[in-house]
Amino acid sequence: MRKTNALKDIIGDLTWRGLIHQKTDDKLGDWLNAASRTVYAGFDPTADSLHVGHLMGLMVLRRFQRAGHRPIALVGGATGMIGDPSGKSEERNLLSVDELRANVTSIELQMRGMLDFDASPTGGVLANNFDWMSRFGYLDFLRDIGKNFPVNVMLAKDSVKSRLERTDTGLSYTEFSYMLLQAYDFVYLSDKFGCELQVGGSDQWGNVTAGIDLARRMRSVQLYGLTWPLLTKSDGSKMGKTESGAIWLSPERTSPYAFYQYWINVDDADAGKCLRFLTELEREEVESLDASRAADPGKRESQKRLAEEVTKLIHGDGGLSSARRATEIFFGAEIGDLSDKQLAEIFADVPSKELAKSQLAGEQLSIVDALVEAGLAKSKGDARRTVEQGGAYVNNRRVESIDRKLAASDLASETVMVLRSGKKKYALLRFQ
RNA sequence: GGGGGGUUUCCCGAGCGGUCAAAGGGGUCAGACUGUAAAUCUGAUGGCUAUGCCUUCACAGGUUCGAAUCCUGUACCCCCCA
Repeated sequence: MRKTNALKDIIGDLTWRGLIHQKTDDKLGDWLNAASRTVYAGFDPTADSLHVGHLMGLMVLRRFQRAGHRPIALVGGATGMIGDPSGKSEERNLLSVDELRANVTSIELQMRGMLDFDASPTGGVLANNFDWMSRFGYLDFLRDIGKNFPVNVMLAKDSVKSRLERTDTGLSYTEFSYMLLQAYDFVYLSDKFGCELQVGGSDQWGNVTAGIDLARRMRSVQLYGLTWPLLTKSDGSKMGKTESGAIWLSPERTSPYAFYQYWINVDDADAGKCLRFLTELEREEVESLDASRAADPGKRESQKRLAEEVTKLIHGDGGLSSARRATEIFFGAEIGDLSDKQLAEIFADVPSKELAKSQLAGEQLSIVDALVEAGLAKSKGDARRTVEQGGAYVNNRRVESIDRKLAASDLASETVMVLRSGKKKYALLRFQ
């Protein structure tokens, strides 16, 4: 246990932020303030990128690190093969070993952006439980680990109980065993790194306490646990999901612009929580934003600050500035005098369609056909309606007539034209 | 086994043999307002080579100048009596 004089009151910080859902010990604050501790959180590698749902865990680890503790980010290469039944309504599809390996590699890369994994006393550790679990024989596991798990206790866990109550899906033996793996992870990390605290979302409580019980039985050591509340929206749905899917941390899956926009559009009712949970703003600033939001919600200072902070953290200054530039263009005036490259960057998420350059000659390409080609209208009738109702735009300038023809002079850059239907539905036409 | 009811455009649901691409609501899309919000208001909502033409009212046939509407058969659903 290292002594550091730079310890900050992490529990106090988490408390005012509302990040403490349950803790195993009321004295956790004193314990953490007494010495630098090692703390771990687990992440399931179900995809090749982390998403907003993982942000909570990463931020909590980051807060611990900044408060003078050592974080371990555990990537569940082994547990990911099984699937955690907690908080899931049905049996999960199993991923292949290759998929998992690839996922773990790219996830680790993303984590490096948020935590320091240097050699300092508080330098984080990246662990993959596949490294130790894959070498465990089934018989050994049953004798050493399984022996310590009373089934009646396991059955009483909420995660298991809720699944057993459902007659339609049930719970496989495989998923039932998940808890044992995660419990052993904690014991292993305690042995190897002196890790004494596991943190996780509130749905992880059962798994966390399972690890604590196991450590007590196997090693007679006292470990601790802490959970944070799940990040949900005021309407009860999950934060970080849109109609088109999850918001990812990788710029390939969710562009910095789309990422930034997601936070800009957060509901007033959710903004305070997001600021507390997902940014490192000081209490004073968060509270002054609360006040601003109450007094003048139209200014949306909270959302702007939130989007700024989170985008900068994930995509860096460069990502933030390109997101801002794209925002200006998307909601700004006429588009023109740009290069293909600039347009490609700004409209990274926007679907595009290639057409022959010869179509621009003469007056042959009508706005109606162009909208259909670009996928902004599902039929010509639909396109015609959009134009007639004033909802069609070329390079952000409204199309006034149904007879509008497109020509080379309408190109916004060398080869690209920007079409828009409605307020923010864009599509590009590339003329090759 | 007997009797009755149903199946309509994305969804719910109204449809008198011609005036039905089919009321109304929801949803969706566009516009106004606005905070890139919510609420509200307005318009649109099968397709097209477009004052007309084509496809659509479970499916297949039939009656009729003319059918979503009538008749026959088929499939599926619901209710009642055995």
